[in-house]
Amino acid sequence: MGFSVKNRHRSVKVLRRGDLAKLTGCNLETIRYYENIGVMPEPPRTSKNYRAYDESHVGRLRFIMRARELGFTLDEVRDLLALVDGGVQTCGEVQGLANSHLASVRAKIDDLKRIERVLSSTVAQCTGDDVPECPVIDALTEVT
Amino acid sequence: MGFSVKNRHRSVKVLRRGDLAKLTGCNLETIRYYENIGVMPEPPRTSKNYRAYDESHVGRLRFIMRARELGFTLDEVRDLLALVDGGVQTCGEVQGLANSHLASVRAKIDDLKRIERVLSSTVAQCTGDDVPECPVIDALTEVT
DNA sequence: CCTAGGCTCTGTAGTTGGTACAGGCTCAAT
DNA sequence: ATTGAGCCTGTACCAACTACAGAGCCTAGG
Repeated sequence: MGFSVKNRHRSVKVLRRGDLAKLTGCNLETIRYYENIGVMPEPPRTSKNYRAYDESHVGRLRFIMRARELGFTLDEVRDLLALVDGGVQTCGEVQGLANSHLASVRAKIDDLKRIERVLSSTVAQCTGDDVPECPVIDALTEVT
Repeated sequence: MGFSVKNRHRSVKVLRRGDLAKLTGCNLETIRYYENIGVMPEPPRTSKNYRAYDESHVGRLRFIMRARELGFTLDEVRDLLALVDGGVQTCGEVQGLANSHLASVRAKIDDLKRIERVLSSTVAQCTGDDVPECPVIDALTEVT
């Protein structure tokens, strides 16, 4: 994985895009996408125009992927990264972002639970028979 | 709202797209979109090429909107409508669709709950102070 | 009668978060 | 020398809408 490039006196391990993808489990194309939208930095290029990543990029991509797993939007990820990169990030600022995201996660859960309640109570009334009368259709057709 | 068109011997109330939008609360453009993707039927046109809806379209659009509110995808809506339109729909068939949708709603709830747990327990460790150490950032940066 | 504004029509582009090609280079191994 | 893998770019596609431009039509007010 990766290849070495002579850099004056030492040999530096360089990661190509495919290496980064394998190391992180991220889709190959997604890496380029993240670069395009500015959440991954533009890496240096080799003489043949290949992206040359290093360990710092692995860390950055893992950060992004973890935040995405926690449901942060890419906009929110950008905000988090800006705080981290700014070097002036405070726990309070990050807490603010995380809390507002938490609120939206909770709102989504509530929405889905409401849907689940309606749907499960309606389906529970189904006979499941080969008859055309169906409580689910009735609920959707209802003239309220 | 609407306008009348002389139709041989009686006058028929015709709804324009804007009327349908107001009656159902659906966005104007969404109606055209639903027509394009085939969940709303192509309505008859007036001589001036305006869409001419009637009460049946109001019912159809409300059905779609209710199904969407219950989180059915438009593909699932299409299936439901095909069953209803087919006239041979049985309660069992509809129940099948609703149940599989219910399963995916429950899966989404579980996902979000997991996210909520991780996020809230992490945020709970924040001091909220003006210090750079932050449990949220640590969790995202963690070298596992 | 004329004009302004409001409605409608069409096609097309933007949104979010990616994914997947096509067509062309480069590189290592056979 | 050639094959295959990997990389490069731009672009198109997915859901489910939303929005806008540019044109046509219709009605009410002056």
